[in-house]
Amino acid sequence: MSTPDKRLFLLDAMALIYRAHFAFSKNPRINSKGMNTGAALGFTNTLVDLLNREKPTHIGVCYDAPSKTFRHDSFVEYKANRQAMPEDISIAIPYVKKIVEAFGIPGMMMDGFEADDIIGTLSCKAEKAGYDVFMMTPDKDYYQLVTDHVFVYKPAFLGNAIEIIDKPKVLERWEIENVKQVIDILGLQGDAVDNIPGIPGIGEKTAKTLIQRFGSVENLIANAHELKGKQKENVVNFAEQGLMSKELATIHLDVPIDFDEEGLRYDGPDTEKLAALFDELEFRQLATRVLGTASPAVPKPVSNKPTVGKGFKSDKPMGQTSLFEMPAGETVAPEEGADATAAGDDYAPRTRKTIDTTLHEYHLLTTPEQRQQLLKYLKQQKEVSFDTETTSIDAITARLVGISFCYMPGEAYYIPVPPKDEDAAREIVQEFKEVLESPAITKTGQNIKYDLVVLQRYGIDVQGPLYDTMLAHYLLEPDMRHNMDLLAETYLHYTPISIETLLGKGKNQLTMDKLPALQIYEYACEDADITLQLKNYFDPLLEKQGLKRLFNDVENPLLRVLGHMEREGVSIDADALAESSIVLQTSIQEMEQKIFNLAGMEFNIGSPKQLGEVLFDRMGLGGSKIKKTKTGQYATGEEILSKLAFEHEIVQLILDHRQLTKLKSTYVDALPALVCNEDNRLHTSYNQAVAATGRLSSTNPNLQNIPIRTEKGREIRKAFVPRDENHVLLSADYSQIELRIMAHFSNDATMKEAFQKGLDIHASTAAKVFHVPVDQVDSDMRRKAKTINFGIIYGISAFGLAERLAIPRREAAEIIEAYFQEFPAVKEYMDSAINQARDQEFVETLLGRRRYLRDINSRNQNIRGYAERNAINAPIQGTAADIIKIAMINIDQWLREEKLASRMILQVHDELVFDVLKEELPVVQPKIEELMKNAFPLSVPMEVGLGTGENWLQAH
DNA sequence: GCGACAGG
DNA sequence: CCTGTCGC
Repeated sequence: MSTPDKRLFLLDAMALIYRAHFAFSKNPRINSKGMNTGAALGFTNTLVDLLNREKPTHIGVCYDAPSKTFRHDSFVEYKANRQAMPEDISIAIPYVKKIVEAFGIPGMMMDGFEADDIIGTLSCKAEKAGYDVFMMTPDKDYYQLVTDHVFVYKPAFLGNAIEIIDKPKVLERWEIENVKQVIDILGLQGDAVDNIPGIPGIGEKTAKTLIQRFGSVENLIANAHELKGKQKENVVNFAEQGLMSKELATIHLDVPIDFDEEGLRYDGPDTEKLAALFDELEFRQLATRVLGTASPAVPKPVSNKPTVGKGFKSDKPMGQTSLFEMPAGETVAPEEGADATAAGDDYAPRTRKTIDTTLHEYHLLTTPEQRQQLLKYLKQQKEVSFDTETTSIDAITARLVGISFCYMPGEAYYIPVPPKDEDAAREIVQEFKEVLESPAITKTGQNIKYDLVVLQRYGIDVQGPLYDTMLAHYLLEPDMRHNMDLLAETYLHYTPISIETLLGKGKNQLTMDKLPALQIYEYACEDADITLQLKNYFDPLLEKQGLKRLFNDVENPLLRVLGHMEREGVSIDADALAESSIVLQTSIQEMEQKIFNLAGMEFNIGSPKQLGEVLFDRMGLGGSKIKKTKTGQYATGEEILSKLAFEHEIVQLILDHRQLTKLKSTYVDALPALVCNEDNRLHTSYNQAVAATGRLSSTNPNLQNIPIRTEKGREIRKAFVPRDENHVLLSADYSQIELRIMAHFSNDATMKEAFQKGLDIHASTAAKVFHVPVDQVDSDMRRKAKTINFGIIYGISAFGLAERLAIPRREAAEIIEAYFQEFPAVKEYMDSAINQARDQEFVETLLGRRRYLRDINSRNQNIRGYAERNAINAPIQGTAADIIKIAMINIDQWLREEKLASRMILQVHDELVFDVLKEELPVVQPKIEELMKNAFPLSVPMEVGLGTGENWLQAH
């Protein structure tokens, strides 16, 4: 890459001056004016030697800032041990600066940074521009910066020859695998001169062996339990100090300094100036050597033309593959996603890649010109990954801080926006509308629904195909977690910058808008970059496992629909809830008093522990059938207490008390508090990647468990209302969708017939199982049959059914037996599902959504039984989820195409709720029914129940 | 982290 | 069987 005429030398002035000073300290050079010139002479000698020997084309000298640096900010004692600078040195410095200047060499200094940070930053930039960089310094801290093209140039010293330290030498010296581990070693052993504490009892040798073994300070601390004795103690007790020392030893590569190629070009000295200086300092020998007529000691380099040099990679041709290696390329890609994760933890190298060990080009773009330039390239892409940085994890209230884009692994751009000035932010964001709303560009993101919801606030409705890496992994490994840091660790063996590094943690955590863009951009760019790399990793795996269609046609389109639903929200009648709260509070207090009176003492009814003691120890209820939980407490669950209700009236009071406090705390009081103060609506957040079966889940608040079963609970449903008097709520729910799916899968003639004839499925099941005509099925029989039907879907066991029906196990087993007699194909289907699972260790839904059941062949009966029930339940529950997802996508698309004002606002597993403009109802209602019924036709008809009303309860 | 309970 | 939230 580099050519002989691109050799940059960067000198650490202070380190060289100190060294020169001490080199001459044994026999000081005092000039006629009484000045100790040793430091200046030594430094100049070194410089001249360098110019003669290496004939650099580019050279610069870096100085420490006299002011405090960020290192002092983070550690007040930093360099406190260093004795005051010897007077001889402080006198020498201005002379050195003048000499350097006279040589025509730029001197560089930056407020708040030390020379090594400047040198580090410049060497990075220069290397990318194709230079070989030589850092002239005796300081071993610099070893952490060495790469294939960046070297430490160790000046000659006391008979030691010049030494050029390259990467192999660094690795060899400490027997490490990665140059960056130098930081870990320095952090551990500390540095007495700079007063970096390190960890007590650890010197260079121990540091070396520990890092060899654990890879990093962090990992050492995490695995301190593997150590012994005093060492273990020290590592544990001084963990924080160790981490801080590492931080102090880290040379920062983010100094805001440009690599000014032309300025660093060496053009030879100003001989006149130099002669005057040498004269003043009385450097006669040196004067002859450098300026004497005999030999021109300081050569002028051959001139060459600059090639690159703009920070922005504007001249890169499009469509070219990355300049950088894919991080994933270095490790052996596991055969399958399934194995990938398993192998990931066991065989992953101890040292992970990070931003500091991986080549990357992350850019901070702040000017309109830069943004236009980026835009120009983005528009030419077929796919782009992006990520938003915001002020909150709640997408509805979050304010944008910036957006990062990446379209080539290893290269990303960050555009900050003013978070306080929403109009100004919108203007910048609008510049990218064309790209974000382009139907031709695939947008990749990690949990991209979040970004979509945030961007809606800024007038952007992201269009075009979407690719969510979180959802990709959700389909590949539904039982696992899917956060980006974890995915990057597992599949790319890369540790991203943690948000905590940036913002701190706990209640004092900052928000993004508190940080300057300069501190955010690498983090933001890395996210977009990693996301793109994950996409490249997951895509072939999805293909191989036949998940592409589900991914492209269901999950990704759905995310946009969910984003719209979240942003839409739902209206609630807060006044009604506030009134309820007061009513409930009174009832609860009355009950409390009665309970205390009956118990003869006051206690916390909400504490299962205290409650158990009162009921069972003090009052002696329950007799022989007292149960305990696995933690040894008395079990006081609903089921248990219900059985005791007849023994004492206190029990029913307790049950009622529980119900009311639950309703009050979880719904009546919680929901109004979550209403958004901007639009006065309640916004839930749908999680598309937590339920291993493929269902959605809802949080903040959970609107999928609003009460319905009890009278008091239904009051809460009444508080969910249309947005205004021109709207009604429409509820549409699939009737018996899971049983229909069972009928479809099993192809059971009896069951299918019941659905085809539109019979009451529970009554008809009761008639079969209890061998009576349908018209003689009583309510108890129907209730039992209903429980059986649910049991079937859950992968029934006689034990479970007995529990649910509160009947003896024997009786439950007989009922199951009878059921299978009547529905033989269901039994066959269940057996075959389990067999298939045993065979391939996964089951799948109608659309190929997988669930891995790696315990299906366990020898442990309980574990295996659990997996077997999942083998039956997962395909059914998952297929139902698939179907309603398709319906949602189609309905959303239709509403949009028809430009209707009605909105889909909630999903509750088999139910969709709409806020319908009254005049649209005649069009909307039948269409929704049709789209739900026909989302994915099965071999049995699908029924949809519809209802409208002035609140959710009425509509349901 | 658990027990209890709201929903499907 | 699948969830999320509350209070302890």
